[in-house]
Amino acid sequence: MRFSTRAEYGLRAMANLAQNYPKCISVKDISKVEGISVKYLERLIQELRKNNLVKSSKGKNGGYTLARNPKLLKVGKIVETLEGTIAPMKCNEAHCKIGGCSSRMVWNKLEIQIRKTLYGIKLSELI
Amino acid sequence: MRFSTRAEYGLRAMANLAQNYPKCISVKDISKVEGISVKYLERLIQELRKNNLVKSSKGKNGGYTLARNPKLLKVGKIVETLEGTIAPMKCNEAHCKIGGCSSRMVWNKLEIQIRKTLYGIKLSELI
DNA sequence: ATGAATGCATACTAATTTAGTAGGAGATTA
DNA sequence: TAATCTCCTACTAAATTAGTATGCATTCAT
Repeated sequence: MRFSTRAEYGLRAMANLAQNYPKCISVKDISKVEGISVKYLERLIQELRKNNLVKSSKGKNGGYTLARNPKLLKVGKIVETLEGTIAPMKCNEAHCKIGGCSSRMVWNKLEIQIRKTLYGIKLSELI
Repeated sequence: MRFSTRAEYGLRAMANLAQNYPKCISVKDISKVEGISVKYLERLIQELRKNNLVKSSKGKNGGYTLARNPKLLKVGKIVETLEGTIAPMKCNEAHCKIGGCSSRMVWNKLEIQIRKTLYGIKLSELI
């Protein structure tokens, strides 16, 4: 397996918010529907907020909503935010840097394809 | 990051064998050139052998060589052998099975693209 | 005002996976 | 027969991922 549950949980949460857009939904509600630990999901959504993918409203009856229309949000951006990077391999050895790395071309090609695929899917397509 | 060093080391080792094809090369020699722990690489190559990607010859002056011409070996097969699977996400929760998984489509699309990309590269292209 | 519900922040722990080590039996060649 | 390999299994260390715990700050409804 390659991507962790961070991307999976995050995508599901975002799809949930997309369905309710532009209504405000609490983490508690999302975690109940999606079957994800509240506290864990809370942290993931924080990261999405800090990257301006969702907006929050505090206090009672507070919660989250998408920062913009789900048609304008790309799955690639969500995955990249939660996983940190989208590159399939971190080639940072000296060996690679000096060009002696035969596998580099593979990971480069692959990263381009992964980006193209994930950024080609809108969040709105998940509902 | 998504793929582990297993795929990386394995690919580099295979590229090395491709360069020397059809000569027999020892693990020790490969690990020296590629800067990989002998014992770790040994185990990776064992997996490649059990999947008929390389052939071994035992004893002194023994070593490994590709099971067939590098033009006939696909990078995808090597990666899949070492990483166990090429799927970007393991969706085995009940949640997903009953079709309630909004993210499933993403991982399906992505897996298809990854396969297409990696199986579209021949080992011979790495040298 | 006050209490309940919610976001926000940080630190800690548990579980899993990845990477690497150790030791040795068996095969082959010079 | 000694050196050099593959082959096999078990163990350990390091890193990452997943999840928990605790509590403050903010907001709404009453």
